[in-house]
Amino acid sequence: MDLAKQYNPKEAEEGHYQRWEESGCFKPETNQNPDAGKYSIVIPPPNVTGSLHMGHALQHTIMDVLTRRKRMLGFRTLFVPGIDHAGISTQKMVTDKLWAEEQKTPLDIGREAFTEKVWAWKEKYGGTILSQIRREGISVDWSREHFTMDEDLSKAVRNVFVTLYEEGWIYRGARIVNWCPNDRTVLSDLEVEDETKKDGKLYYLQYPVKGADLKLTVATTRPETMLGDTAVAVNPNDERFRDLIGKTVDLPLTGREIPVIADEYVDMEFGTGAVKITPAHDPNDYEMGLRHQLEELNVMNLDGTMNEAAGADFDRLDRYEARRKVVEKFRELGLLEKIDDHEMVLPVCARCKTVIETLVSEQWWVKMDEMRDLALKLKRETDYPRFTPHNPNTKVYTDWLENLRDWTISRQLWWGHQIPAWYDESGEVYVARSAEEAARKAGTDKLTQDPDVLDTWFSSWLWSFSTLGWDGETTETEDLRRYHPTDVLVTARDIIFLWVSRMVMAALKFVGERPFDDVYITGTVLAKDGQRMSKTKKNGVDPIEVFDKYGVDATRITLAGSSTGMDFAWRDEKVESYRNFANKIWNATRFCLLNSEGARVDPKSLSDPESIADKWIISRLNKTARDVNDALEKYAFHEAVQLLYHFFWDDFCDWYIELVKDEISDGDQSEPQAVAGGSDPKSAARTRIISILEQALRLLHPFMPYLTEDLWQKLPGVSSDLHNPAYASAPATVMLADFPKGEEALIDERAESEMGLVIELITRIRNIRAEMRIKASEKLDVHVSADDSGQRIFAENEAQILKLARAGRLHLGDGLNVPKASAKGVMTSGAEIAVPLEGLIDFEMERERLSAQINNLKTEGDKLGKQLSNENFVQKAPPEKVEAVRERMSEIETQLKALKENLEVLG
RNA sequence: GGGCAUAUAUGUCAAUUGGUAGACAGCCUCCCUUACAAGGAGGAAGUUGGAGGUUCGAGUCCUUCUAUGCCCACCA
Repeated sequence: MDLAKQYNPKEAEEGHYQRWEESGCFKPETNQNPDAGKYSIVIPPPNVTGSLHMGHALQHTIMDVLTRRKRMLGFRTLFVPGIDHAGISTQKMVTDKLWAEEQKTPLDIGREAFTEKVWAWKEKYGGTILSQIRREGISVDWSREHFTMDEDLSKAVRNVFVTLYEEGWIYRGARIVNWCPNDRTVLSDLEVEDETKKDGKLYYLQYPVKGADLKLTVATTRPETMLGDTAVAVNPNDERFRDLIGKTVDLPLTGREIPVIADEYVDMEFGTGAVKITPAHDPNDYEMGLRHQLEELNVMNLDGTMNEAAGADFDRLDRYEARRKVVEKFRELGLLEKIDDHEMVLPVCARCKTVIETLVSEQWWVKMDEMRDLALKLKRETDYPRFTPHNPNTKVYTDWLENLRDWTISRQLWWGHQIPAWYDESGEVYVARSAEEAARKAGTDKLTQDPDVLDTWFSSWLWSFSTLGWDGETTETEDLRRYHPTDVLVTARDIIFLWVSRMVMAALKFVGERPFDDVYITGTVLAKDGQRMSKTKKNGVDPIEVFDKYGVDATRITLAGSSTGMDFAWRDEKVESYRNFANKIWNATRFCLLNSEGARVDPKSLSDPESIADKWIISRLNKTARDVNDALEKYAFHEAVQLLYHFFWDDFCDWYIELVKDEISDGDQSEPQAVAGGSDPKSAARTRIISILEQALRLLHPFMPYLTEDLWQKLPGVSSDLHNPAYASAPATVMLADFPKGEEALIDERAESEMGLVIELITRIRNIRAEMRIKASEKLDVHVSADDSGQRIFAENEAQILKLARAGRLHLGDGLNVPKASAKGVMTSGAEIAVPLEGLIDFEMERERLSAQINNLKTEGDKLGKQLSNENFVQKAPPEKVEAVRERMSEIETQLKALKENLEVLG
């Protein structure tokens, strides 16, 4: 089999995803073991309007790594995909499109026609993100794909609504709310963001005091709201205004008179110490209005213009127009005291960034008390959910729950789950699961359904169980029983409140169990400049472009390797280096395949090592496997990636392949005999290396699914025999191969330390060669003085040492007998190396080399010497630490002694 | 205004319960050695943001300062 010299990601990705999907590998049913443990994850449903960004790619990679590993370990694994209908975003997108194409508004075409258009849009474009997700290679079960507006999920939503209503947790009421004049809907507190406005103004307006030649000055950032003022408040402890409390002021421009009231809330230090009170348009004023029974005078329309209550001069004027006009009129009346610059923070709509208004409006609410208490109790008693990283997420979650307020769930939109509430002609409300049920309850079918829809999160908070078949009527399904609670939720920090905490509450309330065991919160992928990626800054990195340039596998392992829970800046160089890693894997496989005649993958060959090198690489393999598993169990993705990278590149490629190259290469000596079973030494060695490679591919597979599958399929002798027993009957694929756990019996510390000596010797000789500027073609004579065991080890590996150090001869003994013109080195063990360099040596260079080494060792020795001469250290530190320092100290002394002698010989 | 996080080699980031600071990229030297130049061999580079403290020992724990970032909050 011929492999190209270079790895080509596109070709390596070709076809595999389709094959996996078609052969059913993504479905849990592919697991034939009735006693298998389960592992399940539900994907955080991306918005149907969305397109893939790096945050998705990161989360999806993490989830897929976890899922693929567990699947290979033999768990019955379910990874559920789906998308969210994203009420506001989607409605806006279709509204814009409607205007662009037909110059019509939703109102022009009506609710039914509009929602039809949204569905049509969804069918056409909603698949964009799904196809992008496929490209990522994630092993989700597409046969269980869900959409939050699917009929069964909608049914779940209606049932939850009705249940909460009947239990008294859902109510309808007029309260102060956040209103987006652009989207023309109410927003929950979590959908409002802050935006700092540096050029804000603080206007000082004067209100004449009734029956006195006095003016009371109030400061405001929103002068237009004065049209809705129903009081002025001062602090009761404020001496300046004591006499005014209880008096009234003339509210300019309106002809109304409003009282001066006293309230502790007023900050005496800010502004003038007197505050205009607009209960209908400010949350604090609203509260104060309730305390003092003030009238709530609504002066605004829902589109951000003033209404007739604002007075004829202002009716239908845009709010900012009205602001200018109010200020102008105050100026004309001589009642405008001054305008100060005032940096301020404005609340804006999280979606469209329009400055929101607060106004009093009739909405549906959920009282969260019971569910919050359920969640908090679980947190207190069992520290659930367990967040990774623990800090600060745990505290953020708990603090938020403790201060939880009622949730506004109605939205003035057409796209979403219409609220299952109907009104009769007298305005009486009937909450029901269907129009028929409402009619029965009302005793009439002359009912009108509430036009509003529910907050998008009112469907996504059911996601962990609604996707498994729970719809409120059917509350027990095979999938629920098997896969709920899910194992881990992987998501970004910004939806801990919006989604994570609400999922906990919903699952506890409706299913009576946790929605997931662990929560892994990923860091944020920042742009190259360390800033947040954003469309306006145009500093975003498109995952699809990265896939195209470097391949999906390189991108995935880059993301996993960067995932420590901290935020991290995106660097193309990083992917590039993992692309190079992919190329390394490709070429290592290419090498093995070029020398694979007579060999076939056989895991049993790994329990049958021949040489120290074999024992060593098998030990390294098993240790790596063990540590990778440990790392992934604790969500230490970067650690797992580092382990695999170094095992594959350093241990396997740089050392093992080089060590056994001659043994397995086609050469003049022993041709592999074409006997079955590969019993001749060459075939055995080939079988061994290809089997080690095969194990490595399995370990890498969760991170680099395409490349590993592509190469695995090319190995001789792969079949479903290599699968985890749970998948014995499935078509051969590395994704069902048994994931190596690392066998303790094959971890051989002695082989590792012996091989360590060989590696050190080779490295020292190479070092001498490089520093003495000896040409690569120059064969060296190497003399080594070592103890008996050292001599034995070096003798056993003589061929490899000669080859890798490019030496002609290796002289082993217990002493050195070499000419003065030699370059020398001392190993950690004290073994000495000498390379005679008659005619090649530069004595000055050699002196410098030895002196540098002496200096380094001296510095370290001085440090340790100090430590050892410290009574306190020797007495108080753990004995093994003291012993370790002593050992190192004696190594240093031995080496120093030898190096100094060598230096003296040079004169 | 509160709360939290981060500051480590030129850059991006690691460092298990305190125990001689690591990786990748970049940089320097040499090498197109038939798996791979997207490579190989060797090398240089850090008072771990500043200042104190605890300890035999501090990147790691405590105090404080500085810088940056995130979250929460009603300051008109």
